[in-house]
Amino acid sequence: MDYNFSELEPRWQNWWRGHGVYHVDNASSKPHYYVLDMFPYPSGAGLHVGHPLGYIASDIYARYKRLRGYNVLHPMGYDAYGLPAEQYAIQTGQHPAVTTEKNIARYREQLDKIGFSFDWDREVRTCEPKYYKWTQWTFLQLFKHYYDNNEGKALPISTLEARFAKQGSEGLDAACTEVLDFSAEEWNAWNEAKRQQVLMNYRLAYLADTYVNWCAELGTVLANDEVVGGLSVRGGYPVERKLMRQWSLRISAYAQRLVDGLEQVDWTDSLKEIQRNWIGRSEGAAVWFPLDVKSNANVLPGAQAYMPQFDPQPVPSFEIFTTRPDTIFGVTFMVLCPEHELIDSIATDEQRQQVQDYVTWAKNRSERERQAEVKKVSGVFTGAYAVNPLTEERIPIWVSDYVLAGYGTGAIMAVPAHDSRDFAFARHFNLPIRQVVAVEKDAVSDPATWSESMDAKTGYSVNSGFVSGMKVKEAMAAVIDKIEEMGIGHRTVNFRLRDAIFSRQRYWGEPFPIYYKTVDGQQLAVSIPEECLPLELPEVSEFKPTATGEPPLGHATRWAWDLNNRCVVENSKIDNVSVFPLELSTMPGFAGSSGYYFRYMDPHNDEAYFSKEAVGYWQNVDLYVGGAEHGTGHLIYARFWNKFLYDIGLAVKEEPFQKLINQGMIQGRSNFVYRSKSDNSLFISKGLVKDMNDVTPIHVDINIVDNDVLDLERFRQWRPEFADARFELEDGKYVCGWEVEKMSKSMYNVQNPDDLVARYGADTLRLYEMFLGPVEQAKPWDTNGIEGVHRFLKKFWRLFDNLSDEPAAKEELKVLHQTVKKITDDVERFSFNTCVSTFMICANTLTDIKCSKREVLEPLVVLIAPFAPHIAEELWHQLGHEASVCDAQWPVCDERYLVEDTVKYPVQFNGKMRFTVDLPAACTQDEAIAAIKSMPEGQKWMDGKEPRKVIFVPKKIINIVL
RNA sequence: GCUCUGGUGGUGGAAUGGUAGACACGAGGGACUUAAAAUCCCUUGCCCGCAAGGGCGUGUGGGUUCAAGUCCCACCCGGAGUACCA
Repeated sequence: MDYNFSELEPRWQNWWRGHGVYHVDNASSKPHYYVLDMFPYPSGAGLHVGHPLGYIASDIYARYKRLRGYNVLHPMGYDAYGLPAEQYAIQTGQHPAVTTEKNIARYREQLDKIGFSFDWDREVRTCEPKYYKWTQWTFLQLFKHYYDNNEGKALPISTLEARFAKQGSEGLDAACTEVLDFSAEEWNAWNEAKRQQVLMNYRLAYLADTYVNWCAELGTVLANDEVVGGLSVRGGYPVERKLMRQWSLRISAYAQRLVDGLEQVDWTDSLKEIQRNWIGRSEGAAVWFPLDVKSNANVLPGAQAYMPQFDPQPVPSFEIFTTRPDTIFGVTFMVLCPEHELIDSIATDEQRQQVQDYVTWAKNRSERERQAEVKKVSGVFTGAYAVNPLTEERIPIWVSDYVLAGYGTGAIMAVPAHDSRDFAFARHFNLPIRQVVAVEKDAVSDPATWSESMDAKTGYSVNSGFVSGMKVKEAMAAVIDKIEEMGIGHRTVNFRLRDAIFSRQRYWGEPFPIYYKTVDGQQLAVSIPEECLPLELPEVSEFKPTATGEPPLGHATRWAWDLNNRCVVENSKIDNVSVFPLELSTMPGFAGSSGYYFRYMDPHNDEAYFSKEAVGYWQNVDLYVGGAEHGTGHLIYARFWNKFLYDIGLAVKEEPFQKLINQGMIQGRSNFVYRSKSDNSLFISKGLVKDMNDVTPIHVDINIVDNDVLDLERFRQWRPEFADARFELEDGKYVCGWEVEKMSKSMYNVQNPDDLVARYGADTLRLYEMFLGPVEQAKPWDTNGIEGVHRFLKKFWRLFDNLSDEPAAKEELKVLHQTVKKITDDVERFSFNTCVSTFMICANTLTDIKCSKREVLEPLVVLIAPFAPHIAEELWHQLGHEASVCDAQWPVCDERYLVEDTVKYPVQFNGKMRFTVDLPAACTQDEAIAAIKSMPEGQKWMDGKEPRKVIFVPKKIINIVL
């Protein structure tokens, strides 16, 4: 009987479905294992062969773990909210829900054909109310908590209120937008509006005026990881900085824990590094620089607030952050960012106009312009001076946009000799440069002769007062000690990680469970009761922003909260007494995807996000498979989300994803035809093209090319303009050129898995995707090799033709057990490509020795089941089993069968391999040397000499040094 | 620029300090067949040689080692991330 994959694959898929083979229970006496694939966004284009790569790898591992006796959770669902469906809605009027539903159906159809072991009973979709109820719920918890730095965790806002009523802000160390200082009396005297405003300063989900990445084309703000090089990741539209009132998540409160947590997880170093860079922890010092009062007479009165510590003799001053406190003796100017609040008050009359012009110019510059012109130095002198607190020198204060408002304090001490940016600035404006660090204590040179600054954190301090002669590290510590002693600064840590902007001016996302109440002339954000969740997304007439520039939810006519009836009502009922307007923004894409792995544990729970029992059993994700492109987005947000849920007692593990494997990107392999430039209908086969300048390479659909040979007929039919194509052939064939490029429609190199499943079957596709190379490595997709894998399956199938129940010979069992050992080892280290090779070697050997013994073949069926589940299930049943092969037992390698009587030793002379010799396994070094000496080849290479040294590694190698 | 990766036949890749190129694809030759498909067998890193045999070979140059694709140092090239983060 032939291997009829197109018949047996759908048959077993149905059987699995009918028998609930992939249904997973939370209660089990078995050990648990959670395998997760990154949440897919169901795009309209469907799956191409790159998408299932990770799913196949995780499926193999999940099935393997199951065979080893684990209860394996392996779910799948959809990150269904997102921009593409909404953009499509704006263009066509088609409701995003409809598009999304259609795309999901297509995805599911494609996934089903590949034979994954997903438990579809646990499917979640972020756009479904029963799912986003818990996204909204988590948002409310964030809204109702603050981060206490002393406790190192999130605490309820009510704790904070109680504290304020009792002792004000005294002794509070909490993550906040702005450090506030008030007493209990003040707090108790404030009205509700003021108190709420203060509380907002501490909430983990908070509303604030922040500079955001505004994308006019998309009509929404974007998070930092959604912008690359000043352009939106989705669509590539320009992004500008804009001050807007937005919801943000105080992820920065968790920055240190996000760095620390990386130590506990089993991720690749490169991914951990991406996260560390993104979080950007740097140690240094915060130092207050007093203003030179004499030269800044106009700032005196109001400026005291900048330096409360200087009481009782207030000196106006401003705070800077530096990672190089040791270089403080080399400061020759100060720089403020254009947004700095001090600028207005310190600019002198002579400089005022210039400064204002510069600030205006800088603020209006788009983010893209600014980034594109990084090398271009710009700035202006304020006319004001600061005083170096250690040298009491007068230092000019400049404004420049190379200092960023969002990092540190938006002000720096410039040390041009030891910072490349300060160096460029100093050179451009002719400011002095002073060397304060040298490689050796006396290696001082004139900075005027330098071509670049000396940024290295090594060497010795020079020209630096009391730290001169110290090593850089010592000098850093000494300067900080001094500054702390003087009370003008302190050791501190800064993070690059910014709070995540959480509002999107879009329709297709989770609504915020927030309404706005006007109290004492102020709009206060108030949460709707948790029991009223989910707050469902309303219908709108249009998906575009409103005429007044409000987000699409502004079109909703029924989008107001009725406080008394606890429900959504018509906007016309808004009276600001008991009916209030609801928030018009929606949540971003990462809202729904940050905690989805929890929901899979308990997907139908309406009482809780997930039950204590469920999370107690599954704990966290043991293995997470997905792309490294989520390193700065999803993987940070999810870790933050998880840590917060841990703090409030829901999650039981601090880190959500214990082990993570990045699947490499599958690149496309494009094919080209070469059209003659002199004859527009003539196409020249690749080998006949003499000069590439005479021809135009044209992308040709890889589906009409086989092994780089063009199907001429299908090419003529492909597009009307090629109908009359003529060809110059080599050996009667048209050979195409090829190149590795991104897989994309426009390059006609997209390979869709359905075609391959139809042609070769799902098992072949699964094996081939693995055979291509290491999972984590990027590689081009090339269908050319798929035949070999398909041939292997046919060969494997044929082994069962003359199945025999006779006991297997020792040699046959050896083949089996070698295979068991190698496959087990390789699966454990996720080396699936070598597994496929091992199966091939095994099938080749068994075919050669004509082995068709049940004793050998039956365990092989189990071994291959994770890789090629359909053929395995079929053969398993042919072998007489009634239950699924999924619940078989993983074979165990019996080392007894692997014991060799003789070993083929490679013999090296001076480290060069010359010949091999068969020796008994128990052979000693002396016996081996004697044997070699007795061989003609041995004598030839010994050349009459005695070995000076012999390295004898039992069962490995013999090396004779002459 | 910085950080992380990777560099092995015509191609994808294998080799956890111990015979470099497993396993496949492709290519060439052959068997079976009226023919095709399917299947099977042989050859296939490069150079010298009829052969036996030998030399050279894992981006480049050094080093450690009895032994290096693998470890160390420097450099070159490709890919990814990030980008005025003080």
